[in-house]
Amino acid sequence: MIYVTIKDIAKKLNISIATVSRAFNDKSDIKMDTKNLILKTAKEMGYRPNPMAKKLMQKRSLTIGIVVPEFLNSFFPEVIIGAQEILFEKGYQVLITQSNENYETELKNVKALEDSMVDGIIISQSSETKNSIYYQNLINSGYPIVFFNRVCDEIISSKILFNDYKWAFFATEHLINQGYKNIYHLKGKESLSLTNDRMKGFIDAHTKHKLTVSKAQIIPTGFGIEDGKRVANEIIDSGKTPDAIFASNDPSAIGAMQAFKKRGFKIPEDIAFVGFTESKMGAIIDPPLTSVLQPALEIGREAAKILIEQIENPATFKVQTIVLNGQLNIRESSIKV
Amino acid sequence: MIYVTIKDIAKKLNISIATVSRAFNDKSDIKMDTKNLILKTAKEMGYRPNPMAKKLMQKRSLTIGIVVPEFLNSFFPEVIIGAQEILFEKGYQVLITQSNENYETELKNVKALEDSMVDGIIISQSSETKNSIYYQNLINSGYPIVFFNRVCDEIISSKILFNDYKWAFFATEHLINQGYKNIYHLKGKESLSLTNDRMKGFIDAHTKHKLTVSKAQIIPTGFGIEDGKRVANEIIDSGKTPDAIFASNDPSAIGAMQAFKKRGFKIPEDIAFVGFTESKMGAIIDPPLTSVLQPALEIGREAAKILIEQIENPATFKVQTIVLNGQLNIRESSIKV
DNA sequence: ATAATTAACGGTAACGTTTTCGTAAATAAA
DNA sequence: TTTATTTACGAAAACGTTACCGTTAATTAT
Repeated sequence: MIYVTIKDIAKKLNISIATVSRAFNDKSDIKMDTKNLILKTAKEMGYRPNPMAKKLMQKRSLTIGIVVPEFLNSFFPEVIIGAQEILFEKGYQVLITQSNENYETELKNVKALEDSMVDGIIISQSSETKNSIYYQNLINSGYPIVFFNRVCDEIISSKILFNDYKWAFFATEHLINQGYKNIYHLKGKESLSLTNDRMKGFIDAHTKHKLTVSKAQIIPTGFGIEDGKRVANEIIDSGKTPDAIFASNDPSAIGAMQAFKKRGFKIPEDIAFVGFTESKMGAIIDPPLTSVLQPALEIGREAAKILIEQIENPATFKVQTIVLNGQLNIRESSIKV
Repeated sequence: MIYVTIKDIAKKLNISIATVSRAFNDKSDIKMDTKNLILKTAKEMGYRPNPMAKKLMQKRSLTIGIVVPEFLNSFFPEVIIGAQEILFEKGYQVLITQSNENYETELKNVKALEDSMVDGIIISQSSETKNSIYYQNLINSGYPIVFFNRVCDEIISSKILFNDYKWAFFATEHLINQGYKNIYHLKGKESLSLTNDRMKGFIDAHTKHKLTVSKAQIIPTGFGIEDGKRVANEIIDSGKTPDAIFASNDPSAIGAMQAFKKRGFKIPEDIAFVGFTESKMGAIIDPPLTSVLQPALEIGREAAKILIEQIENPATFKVQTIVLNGQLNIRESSIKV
């Protein structure tokens, strides 16, 4: 492949490369006529600016990195689509990496992104993340990072959050309002703040309605379908089954539903379910699963916007946290018959 | 942020930048001692090679682009994971774009990837793609491209394929073997060769078992859940319902299942279902959906391998087509009771 | 008319690498 | 010993841009 460069254009038009460069960067000190002529001949010659040369000069990669725990469920892909929408518009490229819910992989990804000299990073941490020192150092050294959804409280940085507490509260309250009294909570991975937020919402909804929550009602579970199945079977085996379950996400809720169905329980007659972070699977399972819808696209867009803001105004930029609103999609799995 | 360059290292050690460069590219003409010294001090100084400078010099972006129609279902994300696995290992970065099943967006993405000077492209075409001239030109000009899964027959290029004909044949035969005689096929988008392949498999399985297929049995549907629902309702309204349906993919099968269930049909007693391209949703719906499992990870890996082969041996490389094997996951939705 | 300003462009040095070529010293061959 | 061949390095030219500093010509102000 043979590439046309600004030198070729300059030679052909008998002008300097500086002027050619000016034509493409709408600089002021160039005559309209010459500019048009340059653009026209450039097009004719099939010129395409070399992004690497540009990036080298400007000391910016015009690339941003995204790190997500997984992208097999549709939530993170949606966030990515939202972010790309904004970033492409602003001329940024996007490098997507996934940590596979593994802390070491996550860190490896971040370092690879650093090596690629990305101008900034958007990240949702893996559920295994324990240590935040590396991130804090990075942030302190001025690296633009926006966290979303899965964050550590200790880290001081921009964050796009969902009000997990509030929506867990609403979700639980919905079950209580439906008349369910003995509700279990399938809790997520400890290291994430959203886990505690959702649990706290669960507890406080009980408190508001003058119900007490015993320790046995809150069961550490995890985020996978298999986690839900396992815990559900444990619950059934224990002989003390609740009349409703509020899971910390859809997959664990679905896994639990499947286990209960298999063991002969009717949903929602024998036991009701509410999930979290609306998923396609939840809408399709029988009966359809009540769940909290998170504005995934919006989360991605906001993260991208804030990141760009920080990248382009490093001096004046102030760390900010944005909390987005959701919606409780009530379906058959939690409606008292 | 202040970056350490090879100049800084050279200055500190009182040697030339050429030697420093040699140390990092395991060239032969450098003494072991100096190499080790350079690597050691480089590490101490926190040196990180500037990828843009490297890319500019080598005239390679060390980046490859992936274009997929969507990534909300898990098939394409899995392919991407497989491809990334191989590509990262070889030092390539990956730019992921999605066409949203739109031909214009697809072409826009490809052009954007060209502008980014990606060293090659892995692509699965949108279902709207009609024209292949642009791709053929690109390929003829020597641009390394590997197509997978959704390809146009006319395009001459490397392809990673699934034997859609064969597995559609098997899937249909499975229904026939179960005793279903009046089977409908929900056909995908016309422009894709896999659509015809799957339809042909459907027809030939009938022929083998001395069954005739009338035109009415093959219904142009599309790939979405809504498409499946719509067509299912049309079928029910027509009053002539088949005893089994073979859909061209899982979402359309699931949509149809939901519609039939809603209208009071029992599955598989009243009507059986088989999908295509194994999905999480299919495994979770009630009853679980029989479907053809495509080796998504493997598809991604093979595509990456072939692309790298072409990039790194442009002279000797010969276009190749690889056909991968699948598996029919038989579940309740298609088992005759 | 002269001075001051602006408009429009050219020359050249960056940016941080790799690559090519040249050369002194060290080694091997004669 | 002399000559040929390595070995190990340095100098400088690329790669294709943008950025900076001039300079000339045209315009405006005095």
